[in-house]
Amino acid sequence: MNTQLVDLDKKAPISSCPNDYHPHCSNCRLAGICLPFALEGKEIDELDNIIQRSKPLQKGQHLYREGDGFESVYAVRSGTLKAYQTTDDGREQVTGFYFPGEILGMDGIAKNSHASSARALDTAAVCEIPFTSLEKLSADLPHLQRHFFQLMSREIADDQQLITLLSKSSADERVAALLLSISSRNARRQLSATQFRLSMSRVDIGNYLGLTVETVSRVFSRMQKMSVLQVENKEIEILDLEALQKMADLR
Amino acid sequence: MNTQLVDLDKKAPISSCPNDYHPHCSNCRLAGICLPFALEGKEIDELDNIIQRSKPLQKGQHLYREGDGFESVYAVRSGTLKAYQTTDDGREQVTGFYFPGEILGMDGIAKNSHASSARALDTAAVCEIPFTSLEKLSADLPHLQRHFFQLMSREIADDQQLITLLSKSSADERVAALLLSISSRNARRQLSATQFRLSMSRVDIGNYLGLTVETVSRVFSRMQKMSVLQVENKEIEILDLEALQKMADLR
DNA sequence: AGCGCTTCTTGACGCAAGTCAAAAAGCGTT
DNA sequence: AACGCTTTTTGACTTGCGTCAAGAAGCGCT
Repeated sequence: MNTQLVDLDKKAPISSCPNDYHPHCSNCRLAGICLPFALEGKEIDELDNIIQRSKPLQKGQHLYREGDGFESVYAVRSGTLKAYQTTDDGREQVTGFYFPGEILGMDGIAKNSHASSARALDTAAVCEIPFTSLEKLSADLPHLQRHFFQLMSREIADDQQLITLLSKSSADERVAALLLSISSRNARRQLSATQFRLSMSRVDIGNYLGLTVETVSRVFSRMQKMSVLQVENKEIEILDLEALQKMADLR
Repeated sequence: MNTQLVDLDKKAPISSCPNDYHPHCSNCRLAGICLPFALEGKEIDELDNIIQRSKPLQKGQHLYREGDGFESVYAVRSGTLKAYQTTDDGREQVTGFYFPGEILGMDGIAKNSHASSARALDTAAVCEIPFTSLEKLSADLPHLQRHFFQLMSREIADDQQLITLLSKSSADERVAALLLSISSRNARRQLSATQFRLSMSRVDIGNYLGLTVETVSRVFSRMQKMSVLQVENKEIEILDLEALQKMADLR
């Protein structure tokens, strides 16, 4: 298990979360989209009490591994993580990317052990939320229970979107859909919807979308040639959002 | 909305559930795998109180449609249902098949409207579980809350399995995996793991697995020729379970 | 600045699964 | 049992993406 720098909690301010001089859910700029959403005053304090913040991860480091005992779910505070499974012939399937304000680890509840592994794509900070505490608190705070049900439901709906994508779409459509997903998740956090840095490699993208690296690369080149995108290494600029939406053709 | 024969509840016995002379969760033979799992005596009564059983569906009939307001989740009592989404160019993506004892509709919680449609593949009976009641009851019954979290988590984990399947596997592997999934879900209900009738069409199977009908048909033929399966229309017999597992090659 | 390693791009070629087409089998209806 | 409709099967052909290969670019390390 990962415990490297204990007691960052409540002492050192986390630089990547500039407003959290004294980290607390109530002054985290992600509160509006993260777990505290729909809670107020005293309730947020109660939630904050069960949250542990001692988990800064280096790039490549694991938050948990498939098969690990399930104890907590995690909220991303900064950075990006990917979740993936390994098939027994050694191939890897990326099942999701997680950005700040998003929750991961919920797939471990069913069997009380993690169904996937999660690793940091860059330096990442997470809030650990012990699940038994969350359960207890949920029983007392109807809004929290409701919101957590909603978060799990969203994960299901997102996975189903991906299923449709993998099942029905061409390489172009898949890449377009991923870019649009990242774009809208950025917008949710008040970041640019048209200009961003991909924290994941082409390999990860291909893996997530069920494509090879080569195909992903070719799609990027093609979209660049059509001036839909400006690709410069990991920096992406969406030049023609409408065209991209048309390509992705999502409901 | 579907309300055709009101008040079957507590009066007419449902023939497909022979032990339910007086339908009640405590004497339903599916109790061990369905929602009541992990509840006892009085708790089961409380759950039973919120459940509505007035929903027998004809083949082809919808339980709910994408975009419908979300009010309840449903437990399958008999028959089979499929969940699917429609892309805006009119194509359909089957996202899951649901057998007796399984819960569907949980993808509607997030947005308070159903993210997919559900229709019966044969005559099917379901128990309707109003979600607000379930939420309230969950706050009082820790075991119920826990179990419902687990059910949602299982749905996530299952979807991720499907994602891996769609992303990495050949047509043979996909079909093998589906057959094994059906097989083990049958076993869970004390039915034969090697002999069963497919309630879904080849089109639905292909749709679910991201394949065309033709490919599905060819795979069945091929597996029959290899004497892994005995296929007679919708009746399937698994002749060589090990070979099938090897083909599916799931973790 | 130079080295080694990893990631990314581009091209040539092959194959698994899609498409098109047509026949056969199943099934409900009268 | 004859009809029409849907589902399933099988064959021939096409194609998008995977595979293989080689070079280019990026990046951390000394």
